[in-house]
Amino acid sequence: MLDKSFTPGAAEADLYARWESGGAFKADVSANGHPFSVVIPPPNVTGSLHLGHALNSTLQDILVRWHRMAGDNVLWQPGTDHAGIATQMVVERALDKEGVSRKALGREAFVERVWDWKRESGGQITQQLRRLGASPDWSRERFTMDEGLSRAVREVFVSLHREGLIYRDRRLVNWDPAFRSAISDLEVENRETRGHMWHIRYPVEGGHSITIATTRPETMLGDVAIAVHPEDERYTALIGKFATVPLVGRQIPIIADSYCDPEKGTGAVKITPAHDFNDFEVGKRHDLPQLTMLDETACINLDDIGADLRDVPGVASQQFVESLAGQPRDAARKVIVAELETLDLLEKVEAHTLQVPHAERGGAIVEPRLTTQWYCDAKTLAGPAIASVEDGRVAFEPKSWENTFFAWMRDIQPWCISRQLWWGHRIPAWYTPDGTVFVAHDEDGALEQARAQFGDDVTLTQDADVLDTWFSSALWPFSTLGWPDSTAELSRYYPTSILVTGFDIIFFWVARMMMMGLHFMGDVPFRTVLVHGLVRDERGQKMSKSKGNGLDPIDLIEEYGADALRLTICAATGPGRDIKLGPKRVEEHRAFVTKLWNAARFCEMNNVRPSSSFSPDAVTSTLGRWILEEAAQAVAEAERAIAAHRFDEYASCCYRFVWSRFCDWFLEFAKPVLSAEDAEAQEIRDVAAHVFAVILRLMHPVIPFVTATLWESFGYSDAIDGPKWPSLPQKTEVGDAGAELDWVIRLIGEVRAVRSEMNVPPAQKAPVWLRDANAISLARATAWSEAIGRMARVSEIGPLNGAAPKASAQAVLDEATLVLPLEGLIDLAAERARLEKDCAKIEGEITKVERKLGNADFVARAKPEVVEENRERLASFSADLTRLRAALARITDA
RNA sequence: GGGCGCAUAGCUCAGCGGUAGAGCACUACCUUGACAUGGUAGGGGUCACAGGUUCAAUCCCUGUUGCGCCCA
Repeated sequence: MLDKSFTPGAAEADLYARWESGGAFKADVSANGHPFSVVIPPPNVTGSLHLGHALNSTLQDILVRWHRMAGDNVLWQPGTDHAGIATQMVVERALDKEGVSRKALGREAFVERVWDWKRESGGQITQQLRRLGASPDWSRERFTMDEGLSRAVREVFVSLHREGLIYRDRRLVNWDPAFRSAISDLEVENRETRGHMWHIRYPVEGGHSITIATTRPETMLGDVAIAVHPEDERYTALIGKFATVPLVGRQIPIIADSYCDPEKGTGAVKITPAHDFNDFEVGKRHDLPQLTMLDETACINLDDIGADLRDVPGVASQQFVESLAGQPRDAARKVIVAELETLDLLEKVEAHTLQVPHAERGGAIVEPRLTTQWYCDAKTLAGPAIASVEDGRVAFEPKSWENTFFAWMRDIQPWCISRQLWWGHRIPAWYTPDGTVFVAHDEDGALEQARAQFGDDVTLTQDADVLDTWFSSALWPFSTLGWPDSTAELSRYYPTSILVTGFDIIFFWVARMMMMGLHFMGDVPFRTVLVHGLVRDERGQKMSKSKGNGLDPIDLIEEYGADALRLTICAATGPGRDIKLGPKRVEEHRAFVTKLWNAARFCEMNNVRPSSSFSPDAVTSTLGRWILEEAAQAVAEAERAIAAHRFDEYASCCYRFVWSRFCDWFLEFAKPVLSAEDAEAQEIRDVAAHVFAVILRLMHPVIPFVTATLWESFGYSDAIDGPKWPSLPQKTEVGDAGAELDWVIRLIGEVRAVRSEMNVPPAQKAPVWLRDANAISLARATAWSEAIGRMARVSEIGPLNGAAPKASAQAVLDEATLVLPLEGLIDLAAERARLEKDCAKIEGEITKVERKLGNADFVARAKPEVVEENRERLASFSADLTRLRAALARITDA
């Protein structure tokens, strides 16, 4: 016996444990079936589940469970990535608490600590995904630092290096001075910041001066030129002359470069190639030196500039600049500005809003820094990836994301892949003491190369850096399948079927997987990229820790159940649209789970049981055939919706069928039948059991827990998640079942509406007489009189014999007029008003249709079926109006 | 500055060249034998604005306004 209500907590834990241990999610590479494979976008190993993951995973799980039920050979590949910076941060922070520094511990011991941490607390998110009900093949779980995946990384690095697609280069990178590492352009977040524009006067030879405007006065220590626009007449005379850098005393040229914007600031800018990306380019065009004046922690460093410091009275002081050594950039700025002011070289300071680059992780202000790093030739790799989208081998959904992808890919910059961290894949490059580099799979390989060149006593040191985490993630769709070995998994599951992801990682990840997949596998990594939106709070605000509006999916699961959360997400997911989510939403959808539960209880207490001998094709009852037909339509719609990735439509078609058809009408109609013990009752019980099974299977992909619980409780013979998506019953002679039930439903609706509008107390039953009804209607009324009586509070239904009682309410149903004698219960004036309102409404419709049909152009040029449809509507409205007017006349006569 | 998206009932969203929908909220009534996490009925929309195309525009096109996002 089912409990009074569903308690998700206990059911979820128990079911999930059984699913997992029973191997329900396991992929069988040798099994039959069309392959359907999905790799999870690997979450960060330090992460915990947020609603974005919940959305992403729910969508994948719906697809994956549906394909399993459809009999496909499904692999959902789970795992996590090693998140170089984030993980190193977490462990370093823990070490800090112990008072141990990373440096003191040493590299090897530190990495050991990270592994310890990973074993103990990493991958919390994989447990949380289980709470959500996600069904990947956990037995194949991978981690980007696994031996296998690390081998893939080395293989790719060595190959690309050999092909000249990985190389070392000295250029500006985005440098995180807190982590002392290069970071990706994509990990830089430009934040609008209120700052200042300092106008600084630089003396120019011949007693002139030029005033530049800068937002970063401290970088003047590295100035190597002043640039003006070639057509800026204010400065034409100064071009080619030399200016003196205040404080420093360096003589720098005034150059012309169209990069300068005459409208901005003073139109003259200082050029500091080692500290600004634009200046770097200007410097290259004009062959200027690159002077670094900040160290790896963004403190003043004089190594490059110490030698040419000069004293210039009233302008520059060697001693002053030397006093800055070791000062943090912001402190140095204050001192420098103060000094300029003292020297009267600071012309003015304006408030100015600017974009300041911050590290996405950690939040430090990013410093452009001149270093030697490893780069990947993304431009070359991007070509085939772009082509694969152009020719449709990869499809983005919604399609508009292709533009974003193209825009970025066509302007892709060299990808800096080295990171100055300890946690990650160490770069397989070794150096001789003189700096010659050898790239190989391992040290022996490098040594072999080195010996060939330098002789036997050469010593090698491995590159200290590790690779960008995304470098290994880029290999995920094939490294997880065993590459570089040629495995059965690769040939069966690559390319994967679909990648489900948020748009925020199209650049980070999707693009890179495509580049690597095409290069190493010779084929795209996935056929479809399904891009979903962001989860926002109820008011549409982005969820964030700082705003405190974040919701923890685990809390929602505990309060409402995983099914309720999943259903909420599913119902809210239109194509590519952000979804707004709050506890109220989840509560709404829990109501559906409850409704389903209660329908099950009702079936159970009416002896609805699975029957092995039941065949839907043999059903003869109208009610049975009707609900089977409705079920078939619902299944077909749901299938279409899931196949088209219309999760919202999938949910709404389930809702409609379960709630508005099965519960509201089928079960209600079935009530009297079920209490009997005859053959018809048995058929309806069997139909109910069958249709309920269809419902459970139909919705299993989205609400797996409650459906599986009910499935077991009813004792259906095979497994709910077996390869058996509900098949459509053979299109039998539905006959008039649809029309008949439709008529009964409309009749009940009319009677209910009239009674409600006339304020007839529900307890007061009344007869319904059919005026002008044809034989079919009368037969239907007789056949369904019990249900009509119960559901519409009707005491008796039949043809109208003789004249209707004066005090009657009336309504029109097709050819018939329903007459409800309500002596003493209704106010005739109110009934007249009601009928008049109905008339007016129909007259309005008639006017519109008549106007349309009266338009010669319409009749001549509109599609014939549209014209015909309007003629039919006119006829139908006119007939209804005639009957309504007659009804009105009858009660007005008196 | 460049690009993209959105604007439909009080709210959240479907829809779509011909008849505007759902859920929630609201109002009234109902403890009818699965369910008050429920049932029944009802009110509520110049489909942002202005032009254009068309026999016909909420839908297609152009522009405007407002909101959001991405890139520089």
